[in-house]
Amino acid sequence: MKKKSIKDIAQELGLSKTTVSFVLNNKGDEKNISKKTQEKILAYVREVNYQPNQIAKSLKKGTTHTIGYLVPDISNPFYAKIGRLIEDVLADKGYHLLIGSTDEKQEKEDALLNMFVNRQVDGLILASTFENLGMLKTLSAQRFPMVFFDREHPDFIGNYILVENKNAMKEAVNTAINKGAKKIGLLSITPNIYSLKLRIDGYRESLVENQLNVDEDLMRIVDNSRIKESTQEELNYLMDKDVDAVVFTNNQITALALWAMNINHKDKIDSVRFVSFDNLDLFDYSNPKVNSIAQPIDSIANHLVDILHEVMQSTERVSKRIVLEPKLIERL
Amino acid sequence: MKKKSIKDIAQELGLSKTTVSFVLNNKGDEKNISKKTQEKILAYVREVNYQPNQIAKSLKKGTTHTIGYLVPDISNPFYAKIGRLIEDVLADKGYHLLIGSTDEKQEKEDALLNMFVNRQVDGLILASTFENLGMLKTLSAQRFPMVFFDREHPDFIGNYILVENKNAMKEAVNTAINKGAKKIGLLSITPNIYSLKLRIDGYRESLVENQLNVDEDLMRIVDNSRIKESTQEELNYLMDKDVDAVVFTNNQITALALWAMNINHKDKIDSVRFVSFDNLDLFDYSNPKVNSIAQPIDSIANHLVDILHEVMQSTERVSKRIVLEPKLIERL
DNA sequence: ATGAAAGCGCTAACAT
DNA sequence: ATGTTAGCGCTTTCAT
Repeated sequence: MKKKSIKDIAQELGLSKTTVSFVLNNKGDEKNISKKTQEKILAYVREVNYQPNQIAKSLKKGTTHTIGYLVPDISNPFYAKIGRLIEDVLADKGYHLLIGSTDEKQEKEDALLNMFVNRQVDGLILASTFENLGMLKTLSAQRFPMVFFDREHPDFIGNYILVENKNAMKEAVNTAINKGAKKIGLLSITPNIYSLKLRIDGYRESLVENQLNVDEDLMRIVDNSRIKESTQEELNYLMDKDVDAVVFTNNQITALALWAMNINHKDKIDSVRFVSFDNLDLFDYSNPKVNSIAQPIDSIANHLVDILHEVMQSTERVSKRIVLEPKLIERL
Repeated sequence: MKKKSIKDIAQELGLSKTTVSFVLNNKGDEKNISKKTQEKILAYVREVNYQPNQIAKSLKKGTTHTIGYLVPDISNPFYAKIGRLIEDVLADKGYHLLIGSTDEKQEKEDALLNMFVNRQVDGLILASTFENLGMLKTLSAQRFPMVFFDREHPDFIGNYILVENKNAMKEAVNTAINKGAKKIGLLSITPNIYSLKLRIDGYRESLVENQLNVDEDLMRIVDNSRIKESTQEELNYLMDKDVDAVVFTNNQITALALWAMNINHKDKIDSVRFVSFDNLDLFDYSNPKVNSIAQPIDSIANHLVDILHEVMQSTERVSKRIVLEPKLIERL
């Protein structure tokens, strides 16, 4: 038994597709369809459990009620949580999420962007690598509804929901210094992303302000392509240099360092201070404890959807840049 | 400038839609389109960066190259990771994921199932709550391609990728007992799911086999609707009873208990033994350490896609039940 | 109060 | 070697 279409329903009831369509779309009254016809249709539709084909609807109306969610890695807790929050608020509006992970690779990002566009998503929420501005600029020129978060690119004007990076990092490092840290290393993934650069700047500024030596040798960049091993090596390097604190620029690298720490430097777990941009629930019970800069994910998610919604409505060009305040969570 | 359609391309090149369509779908040779025409089309298409409308394609072909991924919570690391793995292998085949989180609520699950079906997804990968067998059975009767994982329902025949629950749990508890645990509590979310029941059975069997007292009072079920507070209360209860080990039936509850432990029972962190079904990376550096039963997520993801693919191909009814072996990770 | 018909962008059987 | 045409399932304008 094939799926029923509006045509089937109409035939079986001896009505026209038009009438059925009107009623199904709650335009029965407006279109002067008699009460009994309306009831007849609704009853029948319920009886046979008719389900409209959204693809056909989408083709006709040019809108899919689908939003693309493009991030480096949907399994990263930060993106997963924001994804979940977005999913919930979008679902209330009848929108759903098509997802895509880029692994920070431009080719993947481009392919996914094309995919999203071809599938006629109504809008895009993205943590872009910003390596191919061309494509993004083209979309932007076509007024394709997009809202960016987590990262920004100075040369790309668009809608951004961001958090304060530099000052938040500076304050977190200040706190560590006030608590006694004197030799502070830094571990970061490749800072090809502007936000990461800002975080590193914050670290630098704190050292300067506190008259600590800014030692480039203590700022270690891990090799993204072999991130686990590289983190381990660089952490070892820092521990050998006897740093009393390590600053991390995102949650992924902090988690890896926690792992490496438990393997190679158990003895120093209680004497070293970890400071991480991005929070993870596990920092509450990790060993060592971590002071973290928590991004306000609920607020980020809400703003993302709000702005996207606004952009999808309005015909004028919108370019908002909203910067939210992260919160330092002190655990040690 | 509106998006170009095949019709535009055809007109601008003085050809028919058919010819253009054939060439775009690599049927140029097969359909005897001359080399020069083919080249002309391809060059032009590249020049204007024509992008086919997948919605139109989908309507015509009845296939969307979209798979629905329905889970309790996409931000749970277990589902997020499997989601990511699936995304990657599906992307290679040109498929993409539409996601939906149910929060274990039947209404949400039903709504999402309808949504997926209306959007004509080609298949479904689901960790169902199995509270509404009716809907699932209807889909199954229509041969809708579905593969289930993480949970199963004895009354529902379908394709399942599962892990061994009972024996894995039994062995994990045995290990704890061998290492000295004598009074072992259990903390679980509401075991309305068959897999959870099996895990609890495993715990029970281990106690029996080891001639330990099976005390129902030490088997605590938390209230899902206020899971954080409830976990805290129940953990407190068990600690007051002086258990020397606690068994958890999934990662979510273990993570919450770790948090509660660090708030309320710091003193006992080194004397209590945690055993968790499901692994989390953070168990490597959590405090207390946790022995965990790690599900083989890569293998689960691969099987899910393989079987789904198989089901989508074949016209016969397939019902495979694949049970994978989890692995006990000992950390203490 | 209801229906006929066109059309969204694409594919493919069937001409020519 | 290329074109004509019908049709996927729906919405909507314009008739009646």
